[in-house]
Amino acid sequence: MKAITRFAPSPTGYIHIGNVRSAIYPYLVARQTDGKMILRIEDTDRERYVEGATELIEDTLKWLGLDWDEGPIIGGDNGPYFQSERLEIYHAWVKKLLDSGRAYADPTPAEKIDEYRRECTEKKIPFLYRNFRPENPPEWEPGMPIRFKSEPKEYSWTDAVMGEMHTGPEVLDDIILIKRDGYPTYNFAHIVDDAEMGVTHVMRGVEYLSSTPNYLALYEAFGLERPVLVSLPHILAPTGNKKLGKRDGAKSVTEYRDDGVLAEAMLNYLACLGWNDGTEQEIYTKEELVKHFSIDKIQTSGARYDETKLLWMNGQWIRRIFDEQGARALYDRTVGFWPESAENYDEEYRIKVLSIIYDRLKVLSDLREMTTYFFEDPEVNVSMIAENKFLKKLSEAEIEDLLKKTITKLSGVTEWNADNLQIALNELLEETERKPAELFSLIRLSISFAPFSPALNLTLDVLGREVSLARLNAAARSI
RNA sequence: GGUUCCGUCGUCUAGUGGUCUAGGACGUCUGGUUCUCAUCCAGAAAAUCGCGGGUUCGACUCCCGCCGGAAUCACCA
Repeated sequence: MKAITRFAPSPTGYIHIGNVRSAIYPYLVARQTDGKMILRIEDTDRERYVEGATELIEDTLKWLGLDWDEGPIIGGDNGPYFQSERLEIYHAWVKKLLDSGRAYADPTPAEKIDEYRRECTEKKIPFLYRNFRPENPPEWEPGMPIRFKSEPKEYSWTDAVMGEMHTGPEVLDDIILIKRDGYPTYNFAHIVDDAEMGVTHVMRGVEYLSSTPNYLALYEAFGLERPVLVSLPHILAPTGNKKLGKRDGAKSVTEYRDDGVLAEAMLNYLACLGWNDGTEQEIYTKEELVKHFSIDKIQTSGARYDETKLLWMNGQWIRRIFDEQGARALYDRTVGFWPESAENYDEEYRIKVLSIIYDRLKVLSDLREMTTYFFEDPEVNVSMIAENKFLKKLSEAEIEDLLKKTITKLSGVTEWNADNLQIALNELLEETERKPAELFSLIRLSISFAPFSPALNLTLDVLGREVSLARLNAAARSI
């Protein structure tokens, strides 16, 4: 069966970690069934509307590689895809309900409703608007909300994730269909849109689970077939038991992109948070996710967001891209993450640097701090040598002597490459009768003055003869 | 409060009555990879399967109760 799924966000801000999954899973289902993915913007709340939010959403989806078949930018046969442009459609649908007596215009002033609600709270009974339904509702006129006329009864349905569901009549109420301002509520608009757009799988957060009976009543009133209902458990904040939200500092998805998290890793991590195909596989490409994903393997309980694991996965992906697609492919992803001084060097050199440092990266922006000494001479910091745990027992004279011997030895390397450097380094070890920890630490520090760096011979090789020797000399002079 | 959902190592999870002395991954710790950091490799610690009853020859797996957590009860989505 070809699934037609949708992601229907409200343009109220950026997409964060806590809510992308409701875009990823529908996408996966659409692709694996050769169906369609629709992007629909639910902008019926004009007060919460945020300028530019739609672009932010599109940007996020594109970055993750979640392309849509119908929606903003590309259009489609079932548009428009902004709810604010579909007002006539909602009004036409609600008219059917008005005509059949399943909806009514509600003249009750807001203060009166508050009063009803207070009354119920005092009596400690559930507030159900249908108990206060106006007896002779007037003809509808603009400025008046329209409510559904509910018929309380029991409902049973199957949620593809949660399983068999059952509720009593007490959860059904006269929900608002059209607001006072003429815009539809989410509760009504999504039913209409899903029907018009042919959506087969409604995938959304569990918070909608308790409203489902009301949606079922609406499907029934319209004579609509129920779509497959899929409730997605929440992603929990790192601490506490609350769902992850902006208030908990949930970062936007694109913020991770700007920090140098790969889209592959992000998609992989998020897809596997609360979903597992039953095997022990951890790393999935988008294609593999499309192939292996299945709704019935989605977890029923909330999953805690763990940034550490995301970062681990990102490291895995960085290495995977380098190993499988080559240095150049990884390099293409690193644009914008290099230290400023890297601009003075050509790509070939930067790729060499990347090739020896990539397995140390957790995020691409680590490049900024980790590679500066490849692009500019480090400030000579004698105390780093003096305080090094292997070098502090050596006298200044010994250090100076070691440095001089190193300079002499390396100057004699005819063809400057990693292998020859390693040979020279090993010879130097024998000649000076020093431990690797002493000799190598000294050289490493002298050429980088960094807390850590790649293998010594590789670093020397990339730095080149001239720069390496110059730095060694500079260090020797400062002792 | 009503309604609904959820409950396996710190975290993400495998597990659908016996193969579970509960498996994998992240994290943590230890060791190895001629220096550092990381990768990689090897290993360790880590879950009385929320608790209590049943059903059964046998339950993490089925049933009931309890406890704990969450969601929802808007002219927000």
